[in-house]
Amino acid sequence: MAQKNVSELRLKILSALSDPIRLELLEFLSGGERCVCEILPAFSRSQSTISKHLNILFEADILDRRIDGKKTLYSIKDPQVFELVRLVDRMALKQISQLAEAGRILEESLGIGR
Amino acid sequence: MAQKNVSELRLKILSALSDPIRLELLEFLSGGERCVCEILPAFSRSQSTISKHLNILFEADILDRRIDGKKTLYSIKDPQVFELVRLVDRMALKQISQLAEAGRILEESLGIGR
DNA sequence: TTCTATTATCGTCTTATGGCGATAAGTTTA
DNA sequence: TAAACTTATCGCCATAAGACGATAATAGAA
Repeated sequence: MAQKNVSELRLKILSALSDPIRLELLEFLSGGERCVCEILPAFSRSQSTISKHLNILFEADILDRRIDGKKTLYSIKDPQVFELVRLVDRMALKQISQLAEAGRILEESLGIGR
Repeated sequence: MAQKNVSELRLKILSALSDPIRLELLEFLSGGERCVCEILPAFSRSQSTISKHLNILFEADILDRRIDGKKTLYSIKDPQVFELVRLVDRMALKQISQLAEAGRILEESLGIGR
């Protein structure tokens, strides 16, 4: 409805993922479908805050949502999101190892004895 | 220095990518190393704005930077970033086709003659 | 129906982000 | 050295985003 082209959706997905709490929510839901009442105690944020974050992930089509009685159940809609996160992690790890390598070389150039 | 663990770097990378101009900058630089003076005319933003965006991508270790005379040349440091963007695009396309499919079914249920 | 449980939404506040013009800093040219 | 170029940074403003408590909405229990 609101969004149409790939660029907008792409941006919406990436924006949804650029928040630490929402990344944690994904990890939490990797264990399977959970109701909000199960999610809440795992996060040190207010109910309204968590609800909003869940909705952002839902709007980005990353999460699915269904209502069962008085509970709302959230689950991963597109598991490809984990490939994405893993790919980002690989990039991050590469950066860390490069830093470590640079440190090793610097150390060496300063002499092994310190 | 400032950042240490994977979570922080991961977030920094994703945040860097959650902006339309920065995504365009990546596409632009996919053609190879470019100086800021070449980048500027391709974007309808002020020089200070572009400079800031380039720096955000640099800080996220996505871009490389080198100075040559009075010019600063930017280039893609980690080409894996394109795999990432392509993966997001695939997710976005999936969403679009699902929407189209839903529309088709709805149309059908309303009768072909309209 | 009334009470409780669960979750979404509203209003508000604070902070972060993006945008710009002006200025600074560094480099080459004159 | 002065002038011109190129790019980064600063200060400021407007808007977006995140957080929270309060309230609304809905479903099941009493």
